[in-house]
Amino acid sequence: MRESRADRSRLAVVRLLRERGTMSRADIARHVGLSRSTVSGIIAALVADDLVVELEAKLTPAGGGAGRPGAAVMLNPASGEAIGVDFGYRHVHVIIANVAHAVRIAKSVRLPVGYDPGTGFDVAADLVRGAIEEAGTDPSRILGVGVSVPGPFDTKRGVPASGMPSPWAGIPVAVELAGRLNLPVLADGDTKLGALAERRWGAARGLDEFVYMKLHGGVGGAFVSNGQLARGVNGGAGEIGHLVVDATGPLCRCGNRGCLETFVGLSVVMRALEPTYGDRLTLRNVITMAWQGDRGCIRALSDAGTMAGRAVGMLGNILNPQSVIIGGALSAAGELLMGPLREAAAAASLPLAGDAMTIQVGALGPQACALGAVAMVLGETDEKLLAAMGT
Amino acid sequence: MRESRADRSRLAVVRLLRERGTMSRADIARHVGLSRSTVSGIIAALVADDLVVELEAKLTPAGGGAGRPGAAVMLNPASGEAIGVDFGYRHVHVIIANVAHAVRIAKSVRLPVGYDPGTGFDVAADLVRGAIEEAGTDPSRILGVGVSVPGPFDTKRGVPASGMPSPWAGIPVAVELAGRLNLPVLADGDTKLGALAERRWGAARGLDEFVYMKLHGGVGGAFVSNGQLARGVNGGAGEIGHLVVDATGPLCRCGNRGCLETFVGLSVVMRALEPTYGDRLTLRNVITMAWQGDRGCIRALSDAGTMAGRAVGMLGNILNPQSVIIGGALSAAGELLMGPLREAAAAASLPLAGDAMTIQVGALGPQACALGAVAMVLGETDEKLLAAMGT
DNA sequence: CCTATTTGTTTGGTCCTTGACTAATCGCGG
DNA sequence: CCGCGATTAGTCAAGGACCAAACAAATAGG
Repeated sequence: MRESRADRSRLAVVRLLRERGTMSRADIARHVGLSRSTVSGIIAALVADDLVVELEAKLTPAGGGAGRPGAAVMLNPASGEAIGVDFGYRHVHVIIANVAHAVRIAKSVRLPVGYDPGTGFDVAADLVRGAIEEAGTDPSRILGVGVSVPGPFDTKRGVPASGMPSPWAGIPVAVELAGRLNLPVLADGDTKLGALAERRWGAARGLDEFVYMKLHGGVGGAFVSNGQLARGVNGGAGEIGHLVVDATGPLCRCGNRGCLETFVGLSVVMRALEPTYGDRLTLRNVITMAWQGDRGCIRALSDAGTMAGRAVGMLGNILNPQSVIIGGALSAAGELLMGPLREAAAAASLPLAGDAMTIQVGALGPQACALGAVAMVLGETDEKLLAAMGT
Repeated sequence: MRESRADRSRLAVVRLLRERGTMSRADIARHVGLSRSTVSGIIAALVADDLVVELEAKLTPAGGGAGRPGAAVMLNPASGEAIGVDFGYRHVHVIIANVAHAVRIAKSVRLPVGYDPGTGFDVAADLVRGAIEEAGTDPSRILGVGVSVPGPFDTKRGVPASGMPSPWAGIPVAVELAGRLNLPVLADGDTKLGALAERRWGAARGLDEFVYMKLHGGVGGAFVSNGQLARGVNGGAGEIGHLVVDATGPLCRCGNRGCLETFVGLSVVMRALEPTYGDRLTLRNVITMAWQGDRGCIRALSDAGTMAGRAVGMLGNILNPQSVIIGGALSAAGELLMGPLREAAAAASLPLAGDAMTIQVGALGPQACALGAVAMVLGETDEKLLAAMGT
């Protein structure tokens, strides 16, 4: 079971195929730095073990113009599946996807705001079991379960970070769920996973320099630099909710004034509208009313966008990303939010950074974090696929 | 001249030896992922070509306690040298160091503030020629010249970034100097190189998550995440001078209010003291007077520290680094600056980030950027060393 | 002194590359 | 339309790079 050079090569090929879908052998060779002949041999072995399938389709050669077309190969979708669980603001989302990154099942259950993690685990476990049954998946083919937890995540200790009041702080999420499901479980923060998902499936596909900003209950974020997700020393990298956008602004639960989170985020927007619109308001209502021309709702969303935009501008100056992706529930407001956001960001960023940066809504909507959890599992379990080889 | 597998392996070994100085063969094997036997063979070849020397010294084995001690090997210092040029606020610094990262010559010439880049190139070229002569170095053994340019650097186009008024903007620095010296020249921004130097020689040695902040004429910075220097898409990553620390603050040349640069930096500090102390003041004077108890000078430094500290706190929240290194001329003020800086940073950062972060003065002083330029050259020219092999 | 541990070297065999060859397509001119 | 060169994909054989395993050398700790 010691990993030989051949094992590492196979692993590199599998990983590449998972990340990029279908490729030709020559393409793979270029990307992993092996020769075409070696890759041919590896692919032949993987095909023999049903881990890889060769498609009818032909791929245009690399030179663009002339040349023999390559035969498309991809991971056999039947060789494994991964489950993503997203503990959201007031939902639990569950997704099953195969190694080809195709979503097979997506389920969701609504919970009361501020629900207890314990009940969350129970609900999630039921949901996962139901989804497995519905998908008809053999449990032995499930590579693992990924969990998305709201708020920052202490990567070193493997639990949601404490220090900020949160019902999740310090709870060993992976252990709890693994116990209920008897499956391997991985966990990480929602924003990191959202960024991962947007990079693999969504608006940041293939980007090596981008920022993901989640405008949800609170405000969080993550960023990819040099093609790698930044975690920082504690997993706190990218947590931008407490960037100060107005030093004279309202007090924040963190003890400072004018944090981004005191201006943006679902709870702030709703609370601003409550006096005039009552407390039966939902975000969906606010957005439709805004589109119908309601000045108050328009203003609430545009104010949030402006403040978020200032933060985006600052982040742009610091990180100089190619793109900023806005996710989370608030991003459903579309241009009502994004217009002011873009404007404020342009004003707050230097030309060097601002001109190079596009700002757009995430492409995955509410599924982002669950998809990211799946991507995390798939990213960590390529070895498992290979372990089943060479019987 | 195509790079074979063997070439790549040799390169990996040389690179590792350069970055880490002296190591045992077993150590090298662990770090580059080759077997001990292969490394032995590579080292033997390198020794035969005088690129590597074996020392008398023995290194304690990895396990700590028992075991045969390893034989220390290192790059042959005589196998190559690199030159670093730092175009500073009002100096040009030149350094020559060998592949073992040992500084052999350091020279410096003072120029008027805001000097013209053209004269800067002329002065630097003379200085470099003088240093080469003084060192008695055979020009064929010079691997290259690294240049540190003030302000952000557009990595993609290879010139100092425009957009901000600066005499350096858009000037093809490397080409200019290469023409005058007839040597290969590389260039990058001062802050990136300062960070590189502190990582290799200074206060951030070996750290994979840290921020470098240069408090000099203006304010700049850089950061390393996941062990890699962040550049962003245009090379603007880390440029923190225009982080907004007080939205109601004074107008900045960038068009915003309250940028860090309007509060911190040599010119701001000096201008604040000018009305009472006259315009003959130097930073050195201010610092000595402050140490002697002069309230005005103390306050000017502490104000700068406080504002810088707020920015450090915000950066800490966003990047969650292990360490923040303060460089640049102002850092010579020591605790007069750092005390208030640390205090403000602690207040502005979340516990998750703040508790994990140490803040300290850079260890390299005014040589930092020139050393970084040397490190850049050495980091890019390992291939050249090997090219001379196998005659 | 003896055991446990780690380094550096040797050796047979595995993995991978190089270089050649065939296969498949494009673009061109006829 | 066809044939032809140019270009790229995939495969095969020969040789080189690398590894695993075993061994000798050198130390620490009993």
